[in-house]
Formats: sequence, structure tokens, C-alpha cells
Amino acid sequence: MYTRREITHQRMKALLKKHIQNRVAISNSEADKFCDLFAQRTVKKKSFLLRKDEICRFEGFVTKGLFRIYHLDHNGFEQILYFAMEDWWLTDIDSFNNQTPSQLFIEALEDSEVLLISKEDKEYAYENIAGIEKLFRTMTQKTHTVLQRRMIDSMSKSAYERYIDFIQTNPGIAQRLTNLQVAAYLGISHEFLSKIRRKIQQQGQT
Amino acid sequence: MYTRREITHQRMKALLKKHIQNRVAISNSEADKFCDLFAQRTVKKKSFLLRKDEICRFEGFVTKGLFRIYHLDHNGFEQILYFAMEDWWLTDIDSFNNQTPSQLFIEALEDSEVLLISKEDKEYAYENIAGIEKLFRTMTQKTHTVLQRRMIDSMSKSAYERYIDFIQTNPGIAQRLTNLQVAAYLGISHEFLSKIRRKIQQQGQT
DNA sequence: CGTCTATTTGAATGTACTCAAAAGCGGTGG
DNA sequence: CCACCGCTTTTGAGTACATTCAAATAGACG
Repeated sequence: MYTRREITHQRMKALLKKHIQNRVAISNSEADKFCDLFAQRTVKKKSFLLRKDEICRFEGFVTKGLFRIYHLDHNGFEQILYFAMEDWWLTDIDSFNNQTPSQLFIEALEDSEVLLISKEDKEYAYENIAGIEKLFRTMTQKTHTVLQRRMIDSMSKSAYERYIDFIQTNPGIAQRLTNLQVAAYLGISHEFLSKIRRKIQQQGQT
Repeated sequence: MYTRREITHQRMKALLKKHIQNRVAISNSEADKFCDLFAQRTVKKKSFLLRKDEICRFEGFVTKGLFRIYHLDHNGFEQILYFAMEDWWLTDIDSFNNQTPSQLFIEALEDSEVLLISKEDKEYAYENIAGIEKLFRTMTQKTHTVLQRRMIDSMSKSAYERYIDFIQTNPGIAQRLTNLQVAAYLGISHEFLSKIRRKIQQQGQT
């Protein structure tokens, strides 16, 4: 007999296992061993997985919902680094690796579910589960590429172009966001985003 | 008896070995095994290690000189992603990993020397030399953190602030660059950089 | 229904770019 | 050794992109 919570937990781990096996050659039993290191956590909309000055003690895999990972600049403006939805990883990589106070906030934008692994268990996995070190090396390389691309775009493209790119490349995420969030991600004011959207509307009508 | 070239080669590998042993626990013999996978290459000022549309067949460790890694945007403007000087790594991580055509140029800004490793040899090292997978995982995580920080700054700070940050954080590199290069790194026009520098001069005099 | 938040709009402002031209500077050949 | 060439740096005027502030409007939710 399983409780409902346990059933959910099983289903979430199945998602994680599938995610891993799509990305690296790993046996069933090794994958299970890895997945068992994760704890489940539900996060209500508008509550935080991490706040500035806390030490990030987890790396997370999102199985339901949507998060924003953001930074407050010296004027108190929110700068969104990235969003994490189902099938995405999330952490403050700097704070997690060095166990130093974080500069970031991780907040749920919807009622969400995540699987969390601690630093100790992740280190254990690196040492004792074949393929895990490779999994994270390749994942980090991939996100590095994406970040590099975004860096180039943020410097060489106009706000208008970046907005078009964003909604075309991430329609699944964009739908679920307010313009406030989108503006904070693009690094522009929400008023200006509104004006960009108006211009697009007008073009559509001709 | 060694030729002069061989002696230089030995000295370069010693630099690489030291670099590695500062970053990961690795035995002398394993480190040597890894270093032996690298080939030496001298690159004259203004010549290229990689051009757009070529496949990046190497990852490099700079032992002498200075490189710029840049991208041409759709208006033909150069956007410098990063500089690599002595003790730094350099590659197009995307093109190298996937063996796909590169979007980037890698150009020597001074007469330079690099040690290069091929994709095959690097894969060999991942599989057969203990500690190498960890070395590159941690290095990639570190550069990811740096890139993330730069991303935040490029969106939340003014050109003036970014320039001050750059010359204070990287005095060693900044000295060796023309303002044209610095501007292309900061993502601003060189004319505007000149105006920023004038303002700083005037402040200094009071 | 009322409250809170998101979105839109406009006017004034600021930051950074473009274009054109002049000045500085280093190297090279006559 | 000097004159010239190419490249970097500076300067100014005009312009474009994006922000700020204030206020009105629209939506969402209890």
C-alpha cells in the first residue's frame, strides 16, 4: 500500500530517470540509485526555494510548475537569469558548489514540485555512480553554450529583436509569464515592453 | 640533446601540469599522461586559430600571448566574448563538443603559444585518466558562474560602470588591449568608450 | 464588489549610437 | 632622419533607443 504522496513521489522519480537516460548511457540500477538520492518537495506559488544570503544546499529537478531565478541589482531591480519549468534543473551553481551565501532568489511562479539533492549526496554520486560526472559535465557545457548565446544577443540585439526571439524560442514558457516577468528577463522596463507589443500588434493589422 | 623547440615545449607542458595540479587532485604520472596529449602551436599576431564556419577541432591552453574570441553580429559588428591570456583555456565549446561549424573567431592579439588537444584525445582522457572529468566539470562550472555574473552586469549596469569594473577586475588584460577591443568586449561603440574615458579623466583632475 | 496587481499610454529625459572629421601615434621606407 | 601611411583615439552634432514618472485602464481573485 502506498499513500498518495508516495505515488506522486514515484511518478516524479520516473520523470527524472527518463530525463537522465535520455542524456547519458547509464544502467537501470545505477539510474535508480541516483534517483533515490533525491527528496521531494512541493513549493506553493510565490514562495521561495532560496533567498539572497542563504547558502544553496540543493540542486533541483523540476517535475511540475515554474520557477524564476533572479537577482536584485543595486537599484532594487529584479534581473531574471532564467526560468525553470518541468524537466529543467535549477540551483545557484556558485552558492551550491562553494557553499557560500547566494546572490540569487529562486521563487515559484506557480504551484510546483521539485526533486532535490544535497551537495553531499551529489558528491557521493560523482564518486560512486558511473556516468553521473559525465551527465553533469555535459549538461553544464550545454547551459554554458546557451548562456553564451544569450550574452551575445543581449549585447548585439535590440529589445524588440530579443522579445521576438524569446517568444518564438520559448513559446511554452512565455505563455505562462506576465509581461513583468518577461521584461525582467529581457532586461528592459515593462513599460517599454508594452510599447514593443503595441508596435507588433499594429504591424499585424497592417 | 634537445632542440630549442623541444625545450620550449617542455616548459609549456610544465605550465599546464602546474595549472592542473592546482585545480584537482591528480598524481604526477596521470598529469603527465594528460599533458602528453597536447600538441604545441605558435600563433603569430593577427592570425587565427579558428574562423566562423570551421569546425573547432581543439581545446587550447594558452602559455604565452593573448587571444580574443569573438562573434560577428548581423550588422558586421564584432562582439568579443572573452579574452584568453597565459594560463587560460580557449575553445568554441559548442563547436568543439558537437563538431559543428563554429559561429566564432579566435584570433591572436599578440604573438602567442598554445597547447592543443583534440576531441578524440580529450574523450580518451575523460575515460582513462582519473580526475580529468572532474577537472573539466569544475572548470566549466566556474566559467559558467563568471558568465552568469557578466550577464547580470551587462543588463543591470551602465557602460560607465562596466568599464570601471572591467579595468579594475582585469588590469592585466586591459593594459594589453586597444580601446577598440575593450569597447567590443563591453558591447559599446569605441566613440562612446572614448567619451567615458574623458569623463573619468576630468573627474580625476577635479 | 473592492482591492491588488498587471498593463497601457504619454511626456520628458537620459543613455548610447551614427556619421563625419580631426588629431595622435607608431612603424616603415626613401 | 623625416615624411608618409595606416590605425587608434578623440570630438561634436544629430538621432535613436530605452527609461522614468505619473496616471489611467484593465484583469484577477477572494
